[in-house]
Amino acid sequence: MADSKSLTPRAQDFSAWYNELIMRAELADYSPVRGCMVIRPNGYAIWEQMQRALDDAFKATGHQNAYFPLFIPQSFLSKEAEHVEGFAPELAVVTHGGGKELEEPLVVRPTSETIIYAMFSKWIQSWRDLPMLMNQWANVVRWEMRTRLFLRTTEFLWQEGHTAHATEAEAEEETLMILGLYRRFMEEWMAMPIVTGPKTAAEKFAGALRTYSCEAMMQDNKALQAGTSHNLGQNFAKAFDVTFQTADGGLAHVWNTSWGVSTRLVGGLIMTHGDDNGMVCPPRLAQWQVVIVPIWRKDEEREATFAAAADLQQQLRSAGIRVTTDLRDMKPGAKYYEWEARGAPFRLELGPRDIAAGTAMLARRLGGKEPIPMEGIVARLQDEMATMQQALFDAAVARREAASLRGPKSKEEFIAFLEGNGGFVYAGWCGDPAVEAEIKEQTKATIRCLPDPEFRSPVTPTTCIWTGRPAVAEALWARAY
RNA sequence: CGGGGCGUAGCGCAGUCCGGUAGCGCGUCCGCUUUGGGAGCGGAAGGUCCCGGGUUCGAAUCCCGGCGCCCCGACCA
Repeated sequence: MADSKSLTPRAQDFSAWYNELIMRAELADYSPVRGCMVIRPNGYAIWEQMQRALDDAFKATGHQNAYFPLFIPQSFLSKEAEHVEGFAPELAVVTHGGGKELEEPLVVRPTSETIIYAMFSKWIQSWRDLPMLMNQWANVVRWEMRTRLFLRTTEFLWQEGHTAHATEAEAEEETLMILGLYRRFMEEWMAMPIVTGPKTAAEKFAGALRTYSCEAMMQDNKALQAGTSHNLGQNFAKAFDVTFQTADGGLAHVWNTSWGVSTRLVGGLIMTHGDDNGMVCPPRLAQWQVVIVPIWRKDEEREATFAAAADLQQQLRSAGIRVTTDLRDMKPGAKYYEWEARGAPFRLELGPRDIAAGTAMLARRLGGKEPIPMEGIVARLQDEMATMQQALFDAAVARREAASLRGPKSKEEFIAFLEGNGGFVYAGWCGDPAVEAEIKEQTKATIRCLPDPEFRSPVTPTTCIWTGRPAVAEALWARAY
């Protein structure tokens, strides 16, 4: 750290800034177990807000929560060839239990397709049982070689949705519906703009027919895969014999989907909005949207300001604003710095002068401080929150567009852009996986997705940026987390 | 698994070259004074110097052997 009071500036060392911010805001801490993290109350509160919003959205679209076991028989993983190949290197395997070696090792779930579809095969008999729409909130384990707080840890928290449908079209519709749901959540709650679209074969989920992803750009111009939605086709249905009797008396395999977002989103939130003073949390996800800081000099003032603060808190709380009052015996300035580092959107300072004037001093996390009248303060704060939520989103979109290159004229320009400050490059691709691999090898950039129509460039590229051959799609290239 | 760095108080470090029984800053606790942007003074607590062995009258320091962590590369939400 530059000194004990300020964070390393983003421009100087983005990675150090990120780690220091997490420690300063007390979002998480390193655990005694390599590669694992402890999510501290301040960080977990953000995850809980995310969970609530997403869970409501899943329920509103007909999904139910369930819980499947942490341990999966090792043989289950092997049933889908591509799936096992994709996950084998990062599995944690339990070989002993109760002091004895197990007859069959148990895998600690890296994801739950296998055990869930094994159960689906019991529960689904008829077309009347479809669609089956389920979600679970769980922890998963993937033995990563290199980890980073929130972004990649050996154990992480997520939700995984799993559905079964009668037709391929219904499965595709579900996959895309969830992609849209994720997009709305990321834009409207996280104020984090994303680009959606299908992954290439090389980047898709092991075992999926197609993977669609949400790609966000962080402040260091690197891409973050923020969520994925998979159309699994009938791959798992065939491996786990998930069949149903059709309306016309036939027998068919179901069509599955799976989709997930994880605690990685907290990392995305930090790297989208955080500044050199610390965390910046969008009001809709903030644990405390407003923090009241009472100010006093003498004991009499102390009592008066505490009473006024209690009244104010009650008023805001009953209006549905998440508010807390910082009564600790510290210098007010110290409290300001602390709440700013934690990302609290708004602070209301309340002292004798304010009380006498019938005002409170409003300080915005994004900057600016002014007295506002107590009269109508609820409406004023709600308005301020909406403004901030929108301002964060607009700023993130502007930052992303400023760091995006559409239609590079040449391979050289393409490479130079990626090797400079980086960002998103939109360019034509011939569809050859070998070219994709070669570009990754040379530039460390991967195809994040083939952007959906609304994210594509006004001028459609006709040739591949690398080979000059006819382009099959416009691809979004970037270096990624 | 390769390359580099590091293990000393809760955190950050000095002390190691040249052996003499452990210190600084921040934080923590108590008291008084303070409190509108990171308070001041006084007092106090807190250490298997990563582990094991060896050399020595004596080891944080020297020797041998382990272990762990961080950073950079190969896998990934």
